Amino acid sequence: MKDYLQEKFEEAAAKLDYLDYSRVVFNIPANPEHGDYSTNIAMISAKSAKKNPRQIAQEIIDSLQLDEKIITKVEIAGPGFINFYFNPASITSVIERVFEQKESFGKSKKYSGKKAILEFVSANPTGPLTVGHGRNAVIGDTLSNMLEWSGYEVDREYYFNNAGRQMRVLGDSLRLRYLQLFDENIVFPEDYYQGEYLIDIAKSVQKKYGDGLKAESAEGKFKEIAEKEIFSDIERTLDRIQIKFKNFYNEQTLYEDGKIQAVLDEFKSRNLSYQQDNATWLKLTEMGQEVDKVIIKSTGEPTYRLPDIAYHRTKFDRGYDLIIDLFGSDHAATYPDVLASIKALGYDLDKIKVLIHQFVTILEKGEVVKMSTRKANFITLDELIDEVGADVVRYFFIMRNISSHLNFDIDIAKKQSDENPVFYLQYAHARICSILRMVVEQDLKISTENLELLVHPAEQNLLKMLHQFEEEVLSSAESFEPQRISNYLEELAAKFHKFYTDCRIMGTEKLLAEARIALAEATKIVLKNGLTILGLSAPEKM
RNA sequence: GCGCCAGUAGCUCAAUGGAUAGAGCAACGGCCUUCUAAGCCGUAGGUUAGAGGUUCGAGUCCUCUCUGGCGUACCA
Repeated sequence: MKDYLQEKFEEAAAKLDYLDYSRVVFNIPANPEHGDYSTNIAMISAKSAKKNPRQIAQEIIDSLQLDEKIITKVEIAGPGFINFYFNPASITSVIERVFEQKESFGKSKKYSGKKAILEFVSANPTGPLTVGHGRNAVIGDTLSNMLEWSGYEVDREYYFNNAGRQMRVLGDSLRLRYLQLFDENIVFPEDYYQGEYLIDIAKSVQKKYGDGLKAESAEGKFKEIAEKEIFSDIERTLDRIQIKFKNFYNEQTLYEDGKIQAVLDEFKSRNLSYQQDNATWLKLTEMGQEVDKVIIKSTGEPTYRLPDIAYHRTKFDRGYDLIIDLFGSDHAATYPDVLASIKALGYDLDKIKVLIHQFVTILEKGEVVKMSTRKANFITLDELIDEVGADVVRYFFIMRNISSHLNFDIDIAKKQSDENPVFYLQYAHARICSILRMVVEQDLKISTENLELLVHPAEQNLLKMLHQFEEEVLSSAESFEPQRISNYLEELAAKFHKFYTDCRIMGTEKLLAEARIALAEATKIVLKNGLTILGLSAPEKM
């Protein structure tokens, strides 16, 4: 529908010099009395054309060569809106397109041939993933799916820091937990990792090595084991919500292959770093930032900033067309330094897009639960999946705008999981499957022969929703807004449920019944495709 | 103090600068002898935190104020 209008306007723009095609936008009026699509281009053009908007609207309409079989009515309304009314019979063509493309319906080739990298989760292996990581994980994976549907080839990447103080403390925490198994009097410092999971790992170490590691240092075996065990736990959790990474990129390799040193050398040769108080500082103030920051501490150990810069540089060097970083607002302060540094090293920042999502606030028994991995008073993503299931977890985390805080009330999630909107979508899919099973029994078939019979308002509204799917997927991907997909699907499901109620199949005249079955089948395909983008299952029975 | 994000119905949230601000939950009232009632229909609920400004037109953009979250390290 929209493509048709765009095509016609492009032709008209060639004839009217003040009509700027790039500014033409169509939207679907909230009020159906204002047509199927409307545009405000006449009002926008009024100033530069120095004409009355309604007069411009009339000139535009006159130069559009519209097919009456497709568009039945065009009107000028209000201050200068142009409203278009589509022929109900022409709208049904979407069903045939859905049947041709099936599970590919909604995919775009707009960005095919382009490569993207999306870095997300990137939690350091110091403990199980928290609910906060869960939001990041689900947003990142869903965005990746959306970009893939837009034509991109997407590499999902997980970066983690495994060299440095934090990991040393982790290794030592495990060492002490291990020693406590032999001597209860060993003191466990308050600022060490308090979580139960380290006690579990300590026990498995004891099982495997007995007391053979009593003299082992924190930096060696213990750090290695802690990292390995915690990581396999993280991967298991991600797997439960259908998330798989292509790469796990670790900080250590940046040291091993000299990338850290290379960046350091380059800062030095470009005169972007200096020594002070026994530390190496980066001249961020010369790169437009507020203050200079330390990249190598007086202890000789780099701060996280340096490997972060070296890591980001690899993303540029690896030749991606689009680089996306996704992280929580607690890291919002770190990326400007990294970007400024990358730019100072001569890279073009146009390719990179940094997305920040706000925090998840956990409410339990009406109280806000403050969480910290160190203090181990967090709710793990695993526990959440146990409580409400993978589909609900995934849906919950993307149904809100990423820049809004997300309130997650554990009690409501448990108690009302049956009323979660995800079931509303899945129920629509299951209902259609049920209809299609019935169709076989009733000796009816799916037919696209008489689609013009679909003129009932409930049928027409559903058809229009199907039309919107492709552009919704594409524009959601382009604006990096996963929640728009869920909003769309809720609306699609609502239109289907209305159709189901108003337009029965059994007991209806055969030709109309078969056209309705075709509409139901097409809706099923679109729902399934949408659920697939969100990483949700599409059950055939509920 | 400074920076980023937010503030919309009782609650959780929608709304590419467009026409009368919409859903779900909660409340109340209807609809199953026919394809899944996890559904549909209806009632009620609003000064879009507040004050200015920009324009044909503002929940949306700009400025200020208030409230909340997150930052503001030689932690990551």
